[in-house]
Amino acid sequence: MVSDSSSPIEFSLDVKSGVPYYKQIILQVEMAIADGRLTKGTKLPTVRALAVDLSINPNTVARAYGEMEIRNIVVTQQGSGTFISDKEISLDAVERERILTEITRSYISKASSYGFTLEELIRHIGELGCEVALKEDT
Amino acid sequence: MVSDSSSPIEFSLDVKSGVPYYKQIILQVEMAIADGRLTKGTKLPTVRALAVDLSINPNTVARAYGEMEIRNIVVTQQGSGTFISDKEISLDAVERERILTEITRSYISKASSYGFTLEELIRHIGELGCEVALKEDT
DNA sequence: CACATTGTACTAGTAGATTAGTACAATGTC
DNA sequence: GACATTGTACTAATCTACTAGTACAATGTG
Repeated sequence: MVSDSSSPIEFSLDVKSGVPYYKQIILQVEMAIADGRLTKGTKLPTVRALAVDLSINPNTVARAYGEMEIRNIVVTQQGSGTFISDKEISLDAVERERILTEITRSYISKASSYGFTLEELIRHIGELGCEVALKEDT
Repeated sequence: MVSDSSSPIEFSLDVKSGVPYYKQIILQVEMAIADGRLTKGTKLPTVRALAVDLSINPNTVARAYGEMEIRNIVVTQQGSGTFISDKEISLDAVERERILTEITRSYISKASSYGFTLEELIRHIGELGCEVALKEDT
């Protein structure tokens, strides 16, 4: 049974970037959600289909999908496929706070090692936030 | 010839943290600078002395010192030792801006993937910033 | 139930990061 | 100049992240 074989979005991999394939997949899904190209309930390509399309191993795609499911970005169901999560991120308040503290502390630590001040950080977040474009990750 | 064997600050390693030893050393120096325990020109423990103190290999300490020298946090001189840098971080304005943009964009990207808002980020930085006590010696 | 389609589990190979072992080079002190 | 003290260079062992190979399990469809 051949359903719609066209992917909801175009995936691509930058081999030379040094960024792991599975992270690149996650990032592209996140960006597509952020700018509206992917909406709630949309079905992602199957593990095998995307693996063939990108010429990588199915497990690598599965890993990307798996991590996104942990973050409640997608929902997976055997036999059906992987879909953009219907519900909003459902982290409870405690877990949410813990994660935010963790990544923020990491950010401040790195920034301070370069000698940046708090004022600079907050100013920059304000400026970059206006772009809303979520481009890179490390 | 035994000079003053007391270290300017106390170093310690968390073996279970998963954070590389050399990074822990760097972080502890950065924190000490941030809260004033280490000041410009202060001599750090010698590579060997700190290695013995922490029961690790001298090269691991050397790597920490080496990375800090690249960031202009410290200055090393063979025969003399390693000292907290006299001069301020000497990144030119352009490079400085580029680095701040890079790490900030990465932070916003990661945070947004968890659904955090800009307001939450800025609020958190304000709160955590007080703990970390960033250096404000502009 | 039969079979295709979907995600998953398990293992192994590869590459890079981290740390240690050992020896060397540069500098300071007398 | 002799010698101790300092950082450094080079190699190897070890560990972990990442990816692939292969086979399996769960679900949907007729």
